[in-house]
Amino acid sequence: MSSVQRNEQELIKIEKLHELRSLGINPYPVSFDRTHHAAEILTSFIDEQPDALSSVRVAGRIMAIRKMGKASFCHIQDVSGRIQIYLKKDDLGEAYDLLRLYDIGDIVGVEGFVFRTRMGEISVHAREFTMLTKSITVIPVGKEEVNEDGTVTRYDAIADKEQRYRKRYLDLIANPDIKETFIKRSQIIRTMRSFFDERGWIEVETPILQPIYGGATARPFVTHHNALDVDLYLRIADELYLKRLIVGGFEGVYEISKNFRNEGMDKTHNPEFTALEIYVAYKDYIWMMEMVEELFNTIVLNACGSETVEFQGTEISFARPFAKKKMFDLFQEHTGLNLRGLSREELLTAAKSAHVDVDPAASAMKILDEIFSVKVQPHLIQPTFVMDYPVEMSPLAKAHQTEAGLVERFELFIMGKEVANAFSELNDPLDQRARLEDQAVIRAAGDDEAMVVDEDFLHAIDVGLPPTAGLGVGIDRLVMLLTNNDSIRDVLFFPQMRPEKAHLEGE
RNA sequence: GAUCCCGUAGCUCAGCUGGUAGAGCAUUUGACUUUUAAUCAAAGGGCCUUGGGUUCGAGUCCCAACGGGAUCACCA
Repeated sequence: MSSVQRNEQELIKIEKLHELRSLGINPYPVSFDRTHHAAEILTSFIDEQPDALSSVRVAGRIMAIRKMGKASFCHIQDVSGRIQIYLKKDDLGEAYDLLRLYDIGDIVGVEGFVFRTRMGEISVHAREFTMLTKSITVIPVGKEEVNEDGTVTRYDAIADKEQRYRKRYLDLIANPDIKETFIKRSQIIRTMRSFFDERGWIEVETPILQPIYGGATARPFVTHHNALDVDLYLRIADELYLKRLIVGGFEGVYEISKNFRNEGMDKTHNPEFTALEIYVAYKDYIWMMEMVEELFNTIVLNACGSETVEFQGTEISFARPFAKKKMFDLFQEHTGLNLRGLSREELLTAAKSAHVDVDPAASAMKILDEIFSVKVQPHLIQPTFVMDYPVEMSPLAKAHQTEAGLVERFELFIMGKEVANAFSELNDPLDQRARLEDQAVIRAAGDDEAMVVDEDFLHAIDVGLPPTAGLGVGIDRLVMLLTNNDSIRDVLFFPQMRPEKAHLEGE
């Protein structure tokens, strides 16, 4: 019946499963009443008052078994950590012999009293133990050694990145420390939500399947709707929809959005990723900058418990205020050149003199971008707002109040990476139309990442978008920074992987 | 897309200039009633990623494919 090839160890486990059943034991009962997590017991046990924990019920996965004849020790792992269980034949009688049907990887429930062993480990002395789930596969569990300083050394745990990403459930079992990252990720997002909710801005949901994609420059994923017989795009951003809601009269909306971009994958790019976007009416980018400072400061305090964070050996301070620099001042500072208002040809010359390699056919915008990323970006280690971008780089941002050719836009850089992008939103309908039509020209010239004209969006802007400040934050990159992970794959439970080749049977 | 590295037992890894496949953990059996990377004794477990080639002989050398990693390029 089964087409799965079982190895020797799996066959033995299945045999044990059958034996449990034949003894009238259900290896998959429906529930277990638990009173304590492992960590609760470890922190609340007091040697002078053992009676306070004279009957506890714990549950978890068996991670180690040490049999010593008529007494045994095992470690079980629950969401909070590990705790040792002591099983003694004198106390368990016949049931003790069932232990031979229990293996590393099985999930068990234990009732007993808490005590401290001769070696000093707080443990549960079992009066009962119950199979809650018999595992029939071998899980790659590395042995653990608790060092004197309390750190844990793990031996031979699953290390192959491919397996860790493809079978994250095994990774979580064998390397439980990584749960920290994902718990922090959740705290970061929760902090954002409550920060916005407290200010009366509302969380909304906008389409993931979009007939026209927009709001960013990127290649989309295409899919097809059968009933309508039309192609739809997975969103690359939700910006244009959120602005429509501001047009409609909401004064603060945000969305934590899964976006999809059909581009390369590397340490900082996954085809699907999470972004926050928020739009607040009657505000501008200067106001937004202060809001971002406060938001990030709050997030870091909540998720990390401190205003400073260590990332790959560098201390990052989120103490307010953050540095604020104008883009062209930064060019001046790091290249010695004034690039303001230069033509494409002049920028090419400037790039050459700054020893930045650029494609000779690149647009002025791309040359500036290249010089910036090579000469400036690596210096932006501590949180730094970069302000006032050239208009060509920002087709959805409002023209600067006083600086011709610039827009009211900032990006926040940390550790040389962009983590936030914001502007005073462009709400001049004629200007917006002209800018998107410029994009269409660039697109027609072969740049398939330039924006597509979305007539309905333009119509919404015609109707009237109030003065509005908008912000986008790359959640994954922020989580990387705050959890000291240098690969996006380590902050996603299930990073995109090439599908494994199907087995060749039947061909 | 380019370059380099990797793919051997359930896991972590050895395997030299080609000569019938190794260890630790895990598993099985036995001993052991406070151990903790438990210990001690014995045993079982392999399509060496796949497909070609060179060779009397390939885990090992060559080519290709597949999967992964790293760096670079592209991309916010």
